[in-house]
Amino acid sequence: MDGWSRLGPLTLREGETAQAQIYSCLREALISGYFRPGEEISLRHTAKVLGTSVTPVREALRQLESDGGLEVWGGNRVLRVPILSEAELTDIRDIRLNLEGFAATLAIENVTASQIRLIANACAMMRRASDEGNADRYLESNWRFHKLIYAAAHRPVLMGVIEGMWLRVGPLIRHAVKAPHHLNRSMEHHDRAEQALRDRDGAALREAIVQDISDAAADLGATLKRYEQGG
Amino acid sequence: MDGWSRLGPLTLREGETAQAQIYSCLREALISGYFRPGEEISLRHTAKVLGTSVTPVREALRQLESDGGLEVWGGNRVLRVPILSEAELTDIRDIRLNLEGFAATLAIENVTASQIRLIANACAMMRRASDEGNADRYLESNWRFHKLIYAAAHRPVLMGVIEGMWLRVGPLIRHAVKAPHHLNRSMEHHDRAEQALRDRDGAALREAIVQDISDAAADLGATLKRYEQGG
DNA sequence: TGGATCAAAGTGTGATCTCACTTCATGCTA
DNA sequence: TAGCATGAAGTGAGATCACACTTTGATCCA
Repeated sequence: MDGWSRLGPLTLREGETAQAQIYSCLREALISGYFRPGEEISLRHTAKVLGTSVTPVREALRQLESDGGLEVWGGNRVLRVPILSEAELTDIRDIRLNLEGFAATLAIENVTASQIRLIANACAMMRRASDEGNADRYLESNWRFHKLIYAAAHRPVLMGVIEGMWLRVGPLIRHAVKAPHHLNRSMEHHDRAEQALRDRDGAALREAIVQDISDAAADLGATLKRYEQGG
Repeated sequence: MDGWSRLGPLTLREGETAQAQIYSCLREALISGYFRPGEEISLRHTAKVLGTSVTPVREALRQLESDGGLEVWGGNRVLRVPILSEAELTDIRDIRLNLEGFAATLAIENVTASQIRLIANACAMMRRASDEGNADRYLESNWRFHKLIYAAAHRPVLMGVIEGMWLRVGPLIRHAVKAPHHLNRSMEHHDRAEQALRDRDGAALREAIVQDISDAAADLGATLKRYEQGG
């Protein structure tokens, strides 16, 4: 199963350009890990699946390339989902540690009770998905959980940069959750984060986020090694 | 004088797409502050000035929009150089404090003697430009000075994110350097940064960078206020 | 003089076409 | 059989065109 099978023809909403819809559609798919690292993305193929011409697809893909969500590959300049190197992975990890930790600190100062409820809901859904072993739902609610916390910081630019980092690691995460005990350890961090939010304890929230990112990065690194050996 | 007068027809280097050259050309122009905040960028006009068709220009501009270097404006969806809000400015400032401070810390661990020489050269050129009141040369060497330091961290992704932040504040900086004593205070920070590099003192380098960013952000905020009042 | 109207010019968007290039599989030759 | 040539299919890049829309400015009327 490749990423395309989850994508249908685009029903173009008016008042929004086709290019923008294609962009956000593919971006979300990448963050959610619908595409494997190394998977090739062809202009004409994408246009056919989405039911548009090649022009808006090109612009959307170019944007994703600019974001680091895609990379040009062989001499044919074909676009593919990047296969991260170990160095890039620690590069991204450290950026995430800085920015998501900072966002967590800001979030504590601004988060409302209703936002905490929404975050708790996402955490509960994540736990259910973890118990059921439903990777799709787990990844989706994991992303929502983190996104809701950072959104409470009210920093649009910061949020954009953080999303950009998730865009890069998204294709790997789907494989990393298969690592032994990944889900259990991850859920511990999430539970502690949720508790820190209730306690309005900024330092504790930051620490939980930092631990979550660090552990996930370790599993991602192991996943990467398997990939390099042709997994 | 608008940004176009500094741009000539593009002499297309082969082996590189027109789109990529237009992108990096305009990106550099934005970082260097050649375009004023609010200045409109038209597809056909840009294509005419650069001597290409509209297609590669569109992709380049779309990429810049994605980076936050341009924004869609009125109902006509025309692109223009963003006019930052005060909130966005502090948003960007705090990201810079986190990431550029972190990059400075990493740089100390890796920087070589020859790199320090290059950085010192940039600093010297900056001082000369400051004395002469040559804004163009000052901005150019300021950007090179910082870029050389961060490059020593050997973190490509981090470098890309930092560049993205400079891209957003670039159009403002040219106006901010006119603030009273901006150049003097800024050069003090740069001198301290250079000394910290020689001493291999990571904490001192980070502190100098942080102070530089904080002071610059204050002047940028004041510049912004003048702008909002129709300066 | 003030306001509405209408046409011209300018804008981005998207589809289509050509071109140069790469890739890959087939078949031929040595 | 091994290696090479060849051609078809697929790739992205860029130019051009038609379209819908907004902006602008001149003109005309009240």
